[in-house]
Amino acid sequence: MTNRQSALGSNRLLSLLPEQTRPPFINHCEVVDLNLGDIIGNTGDTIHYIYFPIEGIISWEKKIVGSPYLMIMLIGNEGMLCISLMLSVNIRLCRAVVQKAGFALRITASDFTQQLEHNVELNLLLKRYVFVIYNQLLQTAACNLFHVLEKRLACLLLMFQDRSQSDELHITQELLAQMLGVRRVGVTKAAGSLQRKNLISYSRGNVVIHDRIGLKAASCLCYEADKYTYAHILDSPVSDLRVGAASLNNFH
Amino acid sequence: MTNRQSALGSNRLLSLLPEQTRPPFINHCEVVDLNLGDIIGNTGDTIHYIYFPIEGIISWEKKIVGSPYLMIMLIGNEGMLCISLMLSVNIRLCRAVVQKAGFALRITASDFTQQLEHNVELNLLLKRYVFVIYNQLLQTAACNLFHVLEKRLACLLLMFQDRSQSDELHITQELLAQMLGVRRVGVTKAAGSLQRKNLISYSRGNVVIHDRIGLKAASCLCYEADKYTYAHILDSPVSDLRVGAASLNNFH
DNA sequence: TGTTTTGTGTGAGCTGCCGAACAGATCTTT
DNA sequence: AAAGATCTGTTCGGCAGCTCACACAAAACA
Repeated sequence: MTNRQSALGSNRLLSLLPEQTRPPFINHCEVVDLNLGDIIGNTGDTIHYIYFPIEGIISWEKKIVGSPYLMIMLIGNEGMLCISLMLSVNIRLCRAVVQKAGFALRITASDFTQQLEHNVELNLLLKRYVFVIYNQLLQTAACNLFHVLEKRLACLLLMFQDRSQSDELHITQELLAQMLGVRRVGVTKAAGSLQRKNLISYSRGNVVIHDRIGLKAASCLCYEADKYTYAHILDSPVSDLRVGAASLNNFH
Repeated sequence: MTNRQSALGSNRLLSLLPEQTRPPFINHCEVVDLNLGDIIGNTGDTIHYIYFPIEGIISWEKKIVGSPYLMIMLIGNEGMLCISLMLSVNIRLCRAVVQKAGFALRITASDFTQQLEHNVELNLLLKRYVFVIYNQLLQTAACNLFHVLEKRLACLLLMFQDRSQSDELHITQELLAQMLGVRRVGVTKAAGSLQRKNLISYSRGNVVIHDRIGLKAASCLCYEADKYTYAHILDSPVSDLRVGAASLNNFH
């Protein structure tokens, strides 16, 4: 609990708020546990709470007819959940599942909406975040079509690590396969290949990343592209709306 | 020109605005031609104008490193271009290309922003539209991964037809291939299969849709899912923010 | 301790799409 | 009418990922 208290406000997104506007917002939040496997909500559900992870990872999962759930995005302490509310729609876009235990700040939908109206910087910041997510969705849509499994797997592992703050990831091949939308055997093959290159090693649900640089080289550039957009859109001062036009051009 | 004048305001999205708030907005718009092949803008460009197509089709195209452009979405008179501005970011998310000639209403970015502030209904409506687009992106991301070419092609043809208001589509297999992110031969095969089923016929850039019902059956359900979301989120009264929670659940 | 569950590693055959190259048909231009 | 450009159809080898089936090892449970 002391751990939790000290970590309050360590959500990267909220930490980008100007110092004076942060406490008023956080005062409306409470801290909740994220337990592995918890389903925060399903597609179509009404949104009651908005989550800002501090530790742990939540995934978005989209289900389409005739196919299994597919992971679309990983949300860690760099982001937030329930962006629908930023569009004034309180319906969940897709299922949200806790993929790594931890805890998060959460605020009720009505408090959130109220805060958005009063806090211009918060509004602007979170709209930018939605923009970044948008861009990542486009990237993912193309990535899913063009990139081979091994590169996508490397990409996913890097994203998972970023949000884990650890070199050791607790995740089975079965789960990775579900996330990537492929068979488990495919992951076994791809992961075996990465292991033979001494980039990772794993056994029974424990993946250890040995060579992050090498893993980046083995991944598709979608990982870098996503990080780049995040950095260039979100890490610029909130007061400076206009970002250089070249920002998104570097990853053509 | 008389055609253009009479068609003013026939953008489906804008027609959802309450009658009294529509003219003030449209007065800030001008009519521009959309010429086949025109590139409205590239990724990363600053956005100067927002477009509301009346006739014709504009596509979003995402480029990722090492792969050709991929079509992400088709925008006709049911939608708008430059949703970035709804997120207070005036940077283009991706390239926009005119795929079918026509004309559109357009408004300058600054006028648009101003209107958004003053016109609550407009703001709410367009945020909902962004929500719908969001959902379609998720659908597309999964569709690209799971669905075979023939179904995706059928889906694309249906979407193209909806935005063409005609059974005869002017589009080559080469272009369809680019949109779908596959090679031209793949389209030839898939299109040949659809033709043998008497669903379509084509020759030298003219595709004719004979059996729309059959084509739907041959397509992936992504087409229906997208239409469903649009209808249920956008066609409900603007004043009624809350849409039944089941809305998005029917297409699991 | 043995038994069950869970996670990982193989194999063989199949399908869908890729790569590259070429042939035929229709439209446009001269 | 001839030459060129554009669009469509076909072929052959190759590879990534799927389907199905089975083997094995480490952990959990009895």
